[in-house]
Amino acid sequence: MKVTIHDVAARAGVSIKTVSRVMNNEPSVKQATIDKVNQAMQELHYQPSAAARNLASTKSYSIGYIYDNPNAYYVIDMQRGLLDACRRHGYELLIHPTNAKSPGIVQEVIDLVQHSRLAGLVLTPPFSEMPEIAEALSSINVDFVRIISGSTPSPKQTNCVLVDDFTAAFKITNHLLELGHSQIAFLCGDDEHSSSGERLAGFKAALTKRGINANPKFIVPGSYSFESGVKGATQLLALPNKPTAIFACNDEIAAGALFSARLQHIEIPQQLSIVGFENSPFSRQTWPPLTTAHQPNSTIAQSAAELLFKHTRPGNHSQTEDQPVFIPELLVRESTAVVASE
Amino acid sequence: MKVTIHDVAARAGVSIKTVSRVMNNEPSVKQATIDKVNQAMQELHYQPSAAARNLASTKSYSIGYIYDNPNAYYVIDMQRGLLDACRRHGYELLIHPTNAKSPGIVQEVIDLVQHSRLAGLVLTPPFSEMPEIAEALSSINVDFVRIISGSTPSPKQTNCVLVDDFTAAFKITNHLLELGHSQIAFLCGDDEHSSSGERLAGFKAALTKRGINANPKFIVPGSYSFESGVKGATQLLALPNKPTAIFACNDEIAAGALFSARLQHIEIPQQLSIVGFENSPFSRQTWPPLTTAHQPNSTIAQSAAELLFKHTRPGNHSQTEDQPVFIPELLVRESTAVVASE
DNA sequence: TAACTTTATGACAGCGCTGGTCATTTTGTA
DNA sequence: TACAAAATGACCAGCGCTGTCATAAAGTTA
Repeated sequence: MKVTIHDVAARAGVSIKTVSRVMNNEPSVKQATIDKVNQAMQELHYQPSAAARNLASTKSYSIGYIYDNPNAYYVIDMQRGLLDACRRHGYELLIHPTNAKSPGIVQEVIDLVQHSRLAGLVLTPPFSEMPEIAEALSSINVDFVRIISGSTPSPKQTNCVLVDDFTAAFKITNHLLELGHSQIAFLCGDDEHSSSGERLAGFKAALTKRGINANPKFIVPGSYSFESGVKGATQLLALPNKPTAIFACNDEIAAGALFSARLQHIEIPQQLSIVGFENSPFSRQTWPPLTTAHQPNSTIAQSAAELLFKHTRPGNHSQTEDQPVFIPELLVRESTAVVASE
Repeated sequence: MKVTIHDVAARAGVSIKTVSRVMNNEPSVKQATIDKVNQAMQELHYQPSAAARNLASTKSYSIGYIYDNPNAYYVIDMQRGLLDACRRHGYELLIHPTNAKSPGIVQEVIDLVQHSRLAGLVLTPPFSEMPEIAEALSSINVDFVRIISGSTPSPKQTNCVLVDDFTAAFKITNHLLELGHSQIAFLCGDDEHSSSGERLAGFKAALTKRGINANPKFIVPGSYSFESGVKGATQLLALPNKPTAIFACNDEIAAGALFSARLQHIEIPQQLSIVGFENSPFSRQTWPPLTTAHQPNSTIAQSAAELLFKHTRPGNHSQTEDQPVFIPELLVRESTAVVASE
């Protein structure tokens, strides 16, 4: 019923020791043998027992994902990606929702790692942007991978997966520019999230490239929430010279903006184009559906986990700076249109 | 650094087996010995190794949560509740997102349980409403707890946590009735989800009690989505004699209804009252915020986990039918008001 | 108080795997 | 063909705990 290392060994016609060698990428195993073993593992649906491995080995076979993100869709997507990667590599995933702002958070993370003997940690915002967490983890010698907003791999930070918000925002803005818009406003997300800053920078860069000066009144601070979108848009639409397009820093803000516009009987997209960011379910639950940037969160998470395994695994110290960069893709739906000729 | 059962045994002056007995509440241990051991455990900050226990024991110290629910907020809330309960009882939680409609789903669940040696499973809709899953689990003798919609504990189903949608819907409808509404429409969720049926039944019961016949045209089939709400409300508001209030089967539908109403320049709540169900973040991300029923998902999840532990743990076979029932509570916000006098 | 039952405790094997040490076989190379 | 190097296996201990069974302590009865 339950398939163990012995079953695999028997099936592949090798000793359990060799199966173990294959599983752990140990040197001195012929490729042919590796293949045989892998095939046997597949045929038997073998999954090594994490319990036994954790117990027997000095290494650990579980990774942790700590999060504190109000966006449930994001978290679920991340989990799914991590889970997939873990399954493939025979790791366990420990999820740990917590409060990033709690005073004892650093100690809490350390306790978690030590008590659960974690091989490593995957960090998303806000944790990935908290230097004290990174320091604490480094000091106790625990591997971790951070998913952060950024465009250029930095050689000293090899443990990052980058999401290129800058370039994505640049592209979105270009989409708007190509539709003839020049009066484009930007609704910011939370200051603390670097993603908001990156997106704003991409936005500005696109404008600048076309020789357009960003109107300071068109850049509205805010936070990643529906309410913020309502407020920001209301403010913008009260301006004597309104923008013809609004770039909202995420879909929730965009939904809020959409809402505000409709309240004022402004037709979307005929009189005003609105774009979001993230391709969250929100962006489909508005009318019209939002043009947005698709962030492949599940894939990003997988990539982060793989990176972590690579660090953790003894064999694979390939020293090459593999720092994946993901660029969210423009997804044109019905909330954007050619600028209205006045 | 790491304290094991041997350290505790040495400290308490007993054998490791006795320590094990104390940990597992096994009978035949003198109270004096129990105290000694407990004290030693405390002094040493002893934490048993889940890995070793899982490996050595026929019982397991992990439970699983399988889900396939498009509502990420629901899933996250559930996870949090389960996690809390697990932490308190020294269990691990294994999360397993999957596709309920996949043809091999039963086998997949069985594989999961057998391979990960789970002590039990927590099932939420749709899994909790799939008889084939329950049968398969029973046949391989695995404990599980189902969270289902229902109001009356049934003596033959001891492994259920009930969410009393009927009563909650009854109360919501009463709220509307007390505001003077009599022309109330109902937007259904998916047929397959029993929650939709239960809520509709509660709705009808409340009307009947007031001597009101539910207008068949006011009961609109649909699904748990924004789009469905838009469609249903649009249809209702085109009727010659419109309803003065709409009971949407969940917040998403309600948000859709709200949206549709606003498109038609109908003032909420002055001209039309709308209620949702669930108290999801959606209900706060509309304007006006929705009157809804609050479902304490985290608490429900905890309760389900506790029930599972009770079943699993050898000592506690209290045979009493402890079948928790949760009644979502009415949460009045700004989307409902006294019926307009015509 | 002996004989016996019940209760409390310990000795020991083993869960599935890793890590080490050697011995042995297979392969590649001079 | 001889020899070094690479590939594999056999075997053992042990990770921290539980299950089984044997044994010791305590309680009961006549």
